[in-house]
Amino acid sequence: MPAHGVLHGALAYRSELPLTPGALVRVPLGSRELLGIVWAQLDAPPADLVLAQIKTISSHFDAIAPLDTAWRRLVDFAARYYQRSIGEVALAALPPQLRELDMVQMAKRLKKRANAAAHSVVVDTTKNVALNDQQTLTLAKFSKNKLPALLFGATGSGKTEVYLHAVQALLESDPLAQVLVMVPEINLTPQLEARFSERFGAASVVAMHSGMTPAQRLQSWLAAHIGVVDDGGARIILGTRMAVLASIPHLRLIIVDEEHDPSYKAQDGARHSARDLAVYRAKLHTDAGQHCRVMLGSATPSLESWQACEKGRYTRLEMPLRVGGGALAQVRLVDMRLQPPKTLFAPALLEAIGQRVARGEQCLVFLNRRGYSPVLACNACGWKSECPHCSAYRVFHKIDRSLRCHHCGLTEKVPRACPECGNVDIAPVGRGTEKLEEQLTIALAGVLRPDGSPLVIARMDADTTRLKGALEEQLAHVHSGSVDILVGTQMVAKGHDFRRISLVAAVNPDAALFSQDFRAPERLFSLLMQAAGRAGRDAAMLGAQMWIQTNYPEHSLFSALQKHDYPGFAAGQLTEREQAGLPPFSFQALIRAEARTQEVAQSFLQQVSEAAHALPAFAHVTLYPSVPMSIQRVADVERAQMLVESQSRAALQSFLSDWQVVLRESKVKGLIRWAMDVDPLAI
DNA sequence: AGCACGCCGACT
DNA sequence: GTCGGCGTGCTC
Repeated sequence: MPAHGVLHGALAYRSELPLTPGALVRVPLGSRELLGIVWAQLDAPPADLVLAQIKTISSHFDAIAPLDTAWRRLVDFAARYYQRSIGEVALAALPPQLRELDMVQMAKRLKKRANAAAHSVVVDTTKNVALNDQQTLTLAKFSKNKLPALLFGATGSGKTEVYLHAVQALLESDPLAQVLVMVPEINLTPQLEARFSERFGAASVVAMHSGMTPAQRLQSWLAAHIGVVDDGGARIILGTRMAVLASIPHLRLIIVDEEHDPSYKAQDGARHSARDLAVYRAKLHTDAGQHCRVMLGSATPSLESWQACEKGRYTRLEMPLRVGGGALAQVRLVDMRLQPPKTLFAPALLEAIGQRVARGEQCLVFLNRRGYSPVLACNACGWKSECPHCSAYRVFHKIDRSLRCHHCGLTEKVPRACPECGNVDIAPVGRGTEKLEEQLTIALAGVLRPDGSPLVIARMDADTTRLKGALEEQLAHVHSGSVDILVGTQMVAKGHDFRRISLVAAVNPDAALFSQDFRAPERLFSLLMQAAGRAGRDAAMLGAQMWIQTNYPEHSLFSALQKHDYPGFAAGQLTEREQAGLPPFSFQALIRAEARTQEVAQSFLQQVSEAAHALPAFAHVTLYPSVPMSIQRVADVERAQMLVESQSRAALQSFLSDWQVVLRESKVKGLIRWAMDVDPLAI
């Protein structure tokens, strides 16, 4: 199996010596030589090949242990399930440097790992943090059961400490055991790595995420693959979704933190769900005789995982109480229909924010839109700041007076006058984080902190955290207390533990209530719940509040949120999904096509859709008509998509694997590319 | 993915 | 005449 994207099956090579499946080799392919993985041993050459056509393996990386059966089966499964080639999945799972290094260079890297082991410091793992009753009960329940576990724990209930203890119990009971801990975002790895390193020693822990240098990634991969700390291996592998495909031979526990987070679903290449693969991987290792558990944690689980608990496929572990007994934030709804049109902040909210700041507390304000305003428009002729390459408006960024397309990145200076009619009266329409920051600065100009100094407002979004280290720096500012009000996009709502925040405000979350995307309410509930969890984490701080400005205060999503009632919300959503035949009550896949013109993209989908009628499993699937994607054109590429749905996962799988062949063979002139997305998150 | 092969426009 | 544009096709 050469590490190669588009080749579909494995290729046959000869070898002088017998090689174990999973062994890493270098093989000639065409005019090049590249990395390969021995996939199976054949007794005879494949029937369609003449003996003379079969080339010989160039070399064998015998210093690296073969990839084990569970790993190969995982890759095999992921390739089949997500309809990609085994080569592509395997390739994505290996560190890029592994492909480039020869035997000599590899020997150097391995030596480096061995040295790392020699210099590792033995850490006292006995310094233990006491668990409360809720956490102790949760761990007891977890160890009693063998099913995948969903840890349904409120924000601040101490889920991380449960993870740490589960890991500790395992590492102590099995001297070889390895653990995989996944988080949705790179940003969340440093703080988690720090906690695990502190508890288990830095030598036991490696991180894996796309922000690492190629050399670091190779070292982490080797450490996970080696496993035994004394040999330079690592027992705890901590990372983002890519880590689910790492080689971890003695894997006994997988933890997926914030399991509901959409970042676990890859949006390119083999579009796998790292959460779903984690569950499958645990089963594979268990089937291979090495008992492996999986724990999914969230305060607002995905409806898929919640449903799995309801059906008894997962066990549910509940931790409703916060550590230290702190109360969850009180949710206050502001009816924006009672405010003058275009009100950014209701006066009551401004006043509440002012009071908090005056008391020395911090506030968090978020809006899901960066920039100053989403559109710039001409009041005379109706011109709008459309992107010339995308079907979207360019966003006005006041800070550098630019118009930026958030889809293709095109950035231009704001024109002095309307490009259409020359009118100088062009104005921003709508609001973004920049505008919030500006408005707050004006509205709260008179507010002072307890020490009499003026208040400080900071903005945190993709624009302010783009530079390396900028995010860490900004977080440090907030933690140090030098920032009173933090304004940002939803990134401020995620994971970061701000101790002194007592008020969180969602400025305008209404769009998600009536979105075309059936998962939008689930995501909004999760976001608001998570944001509310940012407030009042310090148990000593009383009266934590979450403010929501909305035109629909009577909406059931908000009433569930006020009661912190995720189970109630989930039950309602699941009923709706069941009635509408949507996931998790059905299974979906999406075919996306890209071309220079919408007609070409659509005609490709039309063509393969007609060809689909002849496939055996066609009777068990519903094929929807092709439609332009919601943002139809990005960077001058027209996009269209088509949805396939089935009541049966097996039927959908069988249909897709047959259809895949049709898609590959179908030639439509002008088509740039197509892709299949199994279990898509956004439609 | 690369890298060859192959079939049409502007250059020494 | 040919250098090179990138569409198409192949790799055991």
